[in-house]
Amino acid sequence: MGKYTISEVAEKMGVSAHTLRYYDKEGLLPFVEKVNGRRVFKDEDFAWLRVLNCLKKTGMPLKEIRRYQELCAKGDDTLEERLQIMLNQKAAIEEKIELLKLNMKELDYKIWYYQKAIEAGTEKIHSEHMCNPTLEPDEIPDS
Amino acid sequence: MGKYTISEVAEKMGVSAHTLRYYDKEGLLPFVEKVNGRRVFKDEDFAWLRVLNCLKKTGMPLKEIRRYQELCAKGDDTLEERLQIMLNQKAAIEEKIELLKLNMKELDYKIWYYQKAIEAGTEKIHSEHMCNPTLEPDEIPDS
DNA sequence: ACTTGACTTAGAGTTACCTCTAAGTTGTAT
DNA sequence: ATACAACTTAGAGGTAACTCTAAGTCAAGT
Repeated sequence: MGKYTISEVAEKMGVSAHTLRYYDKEGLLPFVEKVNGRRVFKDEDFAWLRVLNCLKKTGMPLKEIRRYQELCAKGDDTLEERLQIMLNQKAAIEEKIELLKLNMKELDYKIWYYQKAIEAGTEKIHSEHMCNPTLEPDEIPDS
Repeated sequence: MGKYTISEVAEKMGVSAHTLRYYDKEGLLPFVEKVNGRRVFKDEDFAWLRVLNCLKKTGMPLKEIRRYQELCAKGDDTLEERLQIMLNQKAAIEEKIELLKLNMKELDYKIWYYQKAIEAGTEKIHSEHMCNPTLEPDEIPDS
């Protein structure tokens, strides 16, 4: 069973050692042992680090992650509560994805808008009175 | 052509008036006129507010949104640059969605894990030596 | 023995994005 | 005329999540 220093873990998880110490201070890594004052990470700790990463990446605040960690530590009595947290998080992700897809549409419109404008050499092509391509610049009404 | 106070706009856009003033201070709303020192929003301002919202919702920092706004103000010379910003943002969103979907899988596993554990009444069902369902509690090796 | 480099701590600083406060002004309703 | 709500400003305060600093400890290599 391997042992790892903080910076080995940091590299593996793609965060800084500073950040891991910060997580530890915030109570997110209560299982980490210390030898001569130094943190020693074990193979089985990576499972939790992966969960931590997953919750963080999906936007859960560190405080809630800590609360989840505390529930895990309490054992079987908290199974339902933990399931609920995961179900909520899944719902939150689904909502996020929907929102991103919706905003993507707006972006796609903008991309089309700029592509057309670049073709025409000017953004004015999109203003109301320019929609008629037969209209020459000097024929465009002032307002 | 309608005119709107800051709090009308705030409600319509789902942000606080405080926040709109902050955006103005940060240079994100350079077009807003003032009458007697008070901001007056016009119908056409909502188009930009929608774009602002879209970029913000998809994670663009306010500074970059401001930069984009400045490019818009400069006119046709910046069309290519603005197209590029939109293309980059689209790519960023796509990456975000992929990442969320990936993390969703981890979450789905956890949901399954807790559902099984709740069925069994204990999380121990998932530990290695419990994978054999014919094994009775008193037959489980100690370590 | 000494240097090197990774580790430790408490705590200060940073960035992004608000969020609020205080003191004052203005427009509208009664 | 007066009250009242909504607006204004500059600037302070807040929160999340780092990020860094200073001063020190420890273990391994030469």
